[in-house]
Amino acid sequence: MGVSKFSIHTENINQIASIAKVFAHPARVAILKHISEQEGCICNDLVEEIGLSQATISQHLSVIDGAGLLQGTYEGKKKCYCLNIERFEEFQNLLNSFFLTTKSNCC
Amino acid sequence: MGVSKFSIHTENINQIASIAKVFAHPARVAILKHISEQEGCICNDLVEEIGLSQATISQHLSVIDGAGLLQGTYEGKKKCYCLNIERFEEFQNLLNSFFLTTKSNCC
DNA sequence: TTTTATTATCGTAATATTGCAATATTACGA
DNA sequence: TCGTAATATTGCAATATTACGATAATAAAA
Repeated sequence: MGVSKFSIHTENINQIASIAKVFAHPARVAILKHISEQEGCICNDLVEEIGLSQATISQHLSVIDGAGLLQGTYEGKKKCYCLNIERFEEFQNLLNSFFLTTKSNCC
Repeated sequence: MGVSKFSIHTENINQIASIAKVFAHPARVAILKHISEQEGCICNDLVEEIGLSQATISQHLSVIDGAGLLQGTYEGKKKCYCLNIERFEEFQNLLNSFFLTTKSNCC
C-alpha cells in the first residue's frame, strides 16, 4: 500500500501529522534554520551551505512553501526567502497544544 | 535515491527531524492521543478505536516505542502501553527550542 | 498440556519520498 | 534581442513507508 489513511482520523490529528511532516526531514530543518539565521533572508546559498543539489533544495523549499511557512520576494534575479513568522507560530502553537493536552490526559 | 542524507547535517538538526518523524503520521498521533486519554493505558483497543489492522497498529507502536515514548507493562495477557512523560516532555522542549531560536533569528 | 486471547513479526504489494541530472523558466543586464 | 545567472520543473532510479494477511510468539486459563 504505502498510502496513509487520512480519512479515518479527525481533522486535528491530520493537521498535527501534516505539520510534523514538514519538519520530518533534516534538509528542511536545516533550510529553515539557515533562512532564519541569515540577515534579510537568503537564496541559493542554501545549496552551498547545505550540500545538496540545487534541484533537491528547490524541491524541499517547495514543500516548506506549500505549508505556508515562506514568504519569497524577488531581489533582482535572486529570489529571497523569508520565514512567515505568523504561520510558523501557528505551527508552534498547534504542536504545543497537542503536547499539553496529551500530557495532561495521561495515566 | 530515497535515502535521506543525515551525515551532512548537525546532530541537533537530525534530532529535530527524527522527533518530528514520529508525529508525522496521523495513526501515530491518534495512538498517542488514545493512549493518553485512557485511564491507565490501553492495548488492542487501539485497533478498534483507530480502524487499522492489528499488524499496522503494532508496527506504528514500535515506531513510537523506538523513539522511547512508551512504557509497556504486561497485565495478564494484555500489554498495556503508557506514555513516557519524561521523554515526551523532552521532545516537546527540543521542538520548542527549535521554534524559539528559529523565530528569534529571523529577518 | 492444550486452548485461547493478545501482541509481534514476516513477507509482500502499493505508494511515497529523496536525490540528482537535464532541461525549462524567469529576470536582469549588455 | 541575446546571453547569463538564479530558480523551478521534469523524469528517472533508489530507497522508505504504509498497510495487511499469515504466521509466530507469549502468557494466562481450561
